[in-house]
Amino acid sequence: MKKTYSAKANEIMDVAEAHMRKGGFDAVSFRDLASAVGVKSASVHYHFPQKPDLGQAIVSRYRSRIAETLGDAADSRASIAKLKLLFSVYSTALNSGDSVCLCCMLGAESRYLPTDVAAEVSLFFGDMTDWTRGALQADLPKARAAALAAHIISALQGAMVLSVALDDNSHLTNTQKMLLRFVKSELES
Amino acid sequence: MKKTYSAKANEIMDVAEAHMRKGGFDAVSFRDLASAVGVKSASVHYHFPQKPDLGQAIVSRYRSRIAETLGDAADSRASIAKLKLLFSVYSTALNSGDSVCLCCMLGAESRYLPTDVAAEVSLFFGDMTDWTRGALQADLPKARAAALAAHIISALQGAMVLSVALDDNSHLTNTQKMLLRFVKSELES
DNA sequence: GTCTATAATTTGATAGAC
DNA sequence: GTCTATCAAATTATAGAC
Repeated sequence: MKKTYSAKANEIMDVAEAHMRKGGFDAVSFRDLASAVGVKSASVHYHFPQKPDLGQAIVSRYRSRIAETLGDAADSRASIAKLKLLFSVYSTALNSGDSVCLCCMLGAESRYLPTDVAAEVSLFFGDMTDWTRGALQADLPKARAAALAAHIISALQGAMVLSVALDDNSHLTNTQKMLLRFVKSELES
Repeated sequence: MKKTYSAKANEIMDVAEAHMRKGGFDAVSFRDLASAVGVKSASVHYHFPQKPDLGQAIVSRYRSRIAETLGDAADSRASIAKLKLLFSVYSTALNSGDSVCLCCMLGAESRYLPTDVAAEVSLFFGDMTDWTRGALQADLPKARAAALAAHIISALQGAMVLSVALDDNSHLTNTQKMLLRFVKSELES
């Protein structure tokens, strides 16, 4: 199921992903990508015939990468440890990319996105809420875990927006602290 | 301080704002705006010489409108009542616009925005966190109110992203429920 | 305030040679 | 896989008439 790409294709996706996170889907152009990786725009079209192909590939790869980092939500680790792993994924993304989550950017402009790309973004959020629900499910009723999971993902995404917009990453750490506090109190009740 | 605009200028801003919320800054073009309000693109340039002028005007007007709706955070209403008023602003925005908050969209692409526009977006988030802090300050230590306020705004923004990306507005209501629960527990402690 | 006309640039995409 | 060359369309913006 996990598609593989040539070295050059991956290189193109790297540049495109970084750019898309900062400016959205329309912010990347075939010409800019081409010159960034040292080829001509026609060559980029060879790897990704249409722009939606490129967009979908990037989001799909993004999903796989994060799924790999998170691992199985149903394993034996403690709920709080899993939550902290989730937090670290977001912190790393923000600190290393100086921009919001790829799917936060694309999710916001979902309405004007090619349908395949929007669908893949939707899958991403499904991944994240599912994983988080799985991480909490050992300690909470199923419905409660699901509601809490969706809230956690929402809050993390929003905190990245404020961090970028205000150029102050402490907004992400602040929200993580608040969420941890809230989750702990929920687990006790 | 609050700038006023001609009827036509406001009409242009209405269309541009709706469009920008769904697709970002680059998603609006002078030609599209022009035809939507029944003039030619040169006329749009008459009202807003450069595109950043238009962007800044829209965000500034957005800020005033919300400030007016929220009113004074330091008045005599109860903290929880104020919080619910804040929630209703977000619910209305999502339900009536079928898109994220204007400044969520623009905040995410902050890095690639004209500086005046990015600055105005930054002011918006300042407005929101300040107001919310003010609403909580009667019942909480100042530092605690500030941290909680920033978290609330973050979570609401993120919940709008999930609502749009998953085409399911219950994500916003869910997060509002969670926040209310959390705030109440904080007020009691 | 609005128009016509136009300049200068950028965009996604394709045909066909190597 | 990459190139040259090119197209059709869209973009921001301006000059100048009415």
